[in-house]
Amino acid sequence: MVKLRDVAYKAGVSTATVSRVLNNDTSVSIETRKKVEKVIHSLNYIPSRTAQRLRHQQKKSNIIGIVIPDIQNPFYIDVLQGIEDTAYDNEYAVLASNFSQSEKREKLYLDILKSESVDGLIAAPLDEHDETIIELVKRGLPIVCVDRGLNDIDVDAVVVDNFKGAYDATKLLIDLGHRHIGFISGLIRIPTSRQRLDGYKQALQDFGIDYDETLVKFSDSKRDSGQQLTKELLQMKNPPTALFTGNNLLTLGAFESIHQLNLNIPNDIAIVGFDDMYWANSLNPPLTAVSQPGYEIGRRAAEMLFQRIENNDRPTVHVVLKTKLVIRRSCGS
Amino acid sequence: MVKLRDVAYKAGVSTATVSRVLNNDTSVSIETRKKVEKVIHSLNYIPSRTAQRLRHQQKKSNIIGIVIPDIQNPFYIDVLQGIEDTAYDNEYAVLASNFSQSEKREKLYLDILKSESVDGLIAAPLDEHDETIIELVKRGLPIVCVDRGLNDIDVDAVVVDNFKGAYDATKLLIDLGHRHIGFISGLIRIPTSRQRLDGYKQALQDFGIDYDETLVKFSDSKRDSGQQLTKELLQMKNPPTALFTGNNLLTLGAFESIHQLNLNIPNDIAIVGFDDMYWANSLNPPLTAVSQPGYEIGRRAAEMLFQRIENNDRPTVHVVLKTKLVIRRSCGS
DNA sequence: AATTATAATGTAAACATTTTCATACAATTG
DNA sequence: CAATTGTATGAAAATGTTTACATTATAATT
Repeated sequence: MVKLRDVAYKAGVSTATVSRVLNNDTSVSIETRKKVEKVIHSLNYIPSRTAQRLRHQQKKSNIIGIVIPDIQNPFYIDVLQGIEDTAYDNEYAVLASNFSQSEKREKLYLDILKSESVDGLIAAPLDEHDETIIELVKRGLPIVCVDRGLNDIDVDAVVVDNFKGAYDATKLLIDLGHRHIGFISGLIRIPTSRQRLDGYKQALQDFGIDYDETLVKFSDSKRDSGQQLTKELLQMKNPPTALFTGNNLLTLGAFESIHQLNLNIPNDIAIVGFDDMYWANSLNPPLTAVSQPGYEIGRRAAEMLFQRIENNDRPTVHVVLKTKLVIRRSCGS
Repeated sequence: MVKLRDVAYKAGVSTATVSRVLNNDTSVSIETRKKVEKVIHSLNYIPSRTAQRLRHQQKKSNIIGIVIPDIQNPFYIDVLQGIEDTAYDNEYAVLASNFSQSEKREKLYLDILKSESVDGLIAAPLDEHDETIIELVKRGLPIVCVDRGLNDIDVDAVVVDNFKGAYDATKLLIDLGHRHIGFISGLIRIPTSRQRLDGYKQALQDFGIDYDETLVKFSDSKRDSGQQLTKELLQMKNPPTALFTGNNLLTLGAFESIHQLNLNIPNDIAIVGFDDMYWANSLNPPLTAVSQPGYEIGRRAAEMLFQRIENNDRPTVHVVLKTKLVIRRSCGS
């Protein structure tokens, strides 16, 4: 690695002068400046940001870290895109990491992120008690939570009204005449999964339908289990006439399963899924879905993070965004 | 800011000892360790990452940078997942950045990555002459190209046989009796787009079909233009009976368009798309696609990068992986 | 008792910059 | 001509760690 000293040596000046050239200090003669710049170029020299940061210690790195549960999930892609666009507008780069819902992987990443001196972090905590993230908040690292908040500590968060979203979806199916509605839940450890389950239950209750626990399946939020559990539901002696899936991967798994069994959506089984996708229209049939504003979540979170980086003392903010029920053919209209 | 020296002073030991406690060095007596830990706690001391990094300059940062054209494209997600899993196995973290096919954004990211001492880089160059990346290769940064290589310099690359993939797809449609086959190309600046176009042309020629340039549309690789251009093709006086789309976003756009026009796939128009997607089975109808091994591309690229980080002098390697034609209903079988 | 090995700690030099202060020289002033 | 001012540069200190090497104290061996 070529360093400032090398440049100074080759240019026959002191390190101070090179530094002055780099920082556009006025008190360098034009000839010296030109000479130094030439050497900088010829050696392909790039200043070390680490050393710069150490020297005057509060120079920003202009990097923010993102810790995302699952990059295969289009919803998080939207969030990421929102963050990324906003970051770009603010001259930040994004250190994104996908920890595939794995606690160990999350730890590794956060360890590395810690030592990378990111200016801030946008994270979806594993659950409301995620210790690794709580520790980082305590240390004073600017953090904004997305999708899920933290219980034991005051922290910025951008979330969605999952309860309402699930309630609306279930109510739609009830309004369409269904009384036997299956639900495939995501990882129950995750707060959003619980809120969606609660919304489902509440809707049933409000319309006088008894909660039937055989109709509710708990998954690891992944597509394969969506497929498996849908199959199990459909092969019951008294299968549900409608299905509400807890996230988009589960929805895709359910579609797969239903097509394999040669059943018709919505005639044999109606479907509403949590999470819309931009190609939902091209599915067979087009999917009725609870749409989360993923891009908006990302954008808001990034904005809040940049504010907090500027001023870490401002009071914490919780933003709750609304979901929207997008009705297409899979629910039978 | 309380620093290591403060801790040392208050605990009555040297800075070296404090550092040893911090880094779990064995050669510290239990009493000293306890004493120091107590002081660390009482002072709420946090080591400066910047200083640590400066000190460790010559060590690896255990971060690799990824520069990806488009995070909305499921193919790149697969590549990224392959990279990420492999990186995790090798205790690396991934600094991913999506530059949305924008040259300016690519520059910003590479600037930041350069000065942030990543150990290596996996990049999909903008085109074969991508200067920013060539410069980095020249500087000696370990780099592996994915999806597209570089012309003017010797560099590791993992690519796919795009020509063969496109040829196979076109041949399939010809074998099914089509003579009037439309093609929507991705950004023609990108080498893969040109190779796919060439494969398409070659197949036509081999089967004695004249190349009709009105049937070929050039796009910016995005979904919206897939939709727009499909519409244009279908509204010709003599529209194609089959369509070959140059990437998955274009395919989804085409589906959207065809459904809007209330046409039937494959009866009104047969479709084969470049790029498979894991939910291709749930599309209406299930998509016939040229499947690229995205995950494998990522895995191989990461492995090659780690090798190169270990030994930057090994000869460069070009890996060309095969595509696979996955036949489903959209081509009419 | 003298030597040697072992364990615990300390000293000081790196790491790559920026910046304060000092210096050398030229130009201006009284 | 001496004194002052201004301009361009350099020497060296400082930023907060880690670590190679040196030192001391203690235990084990001869």
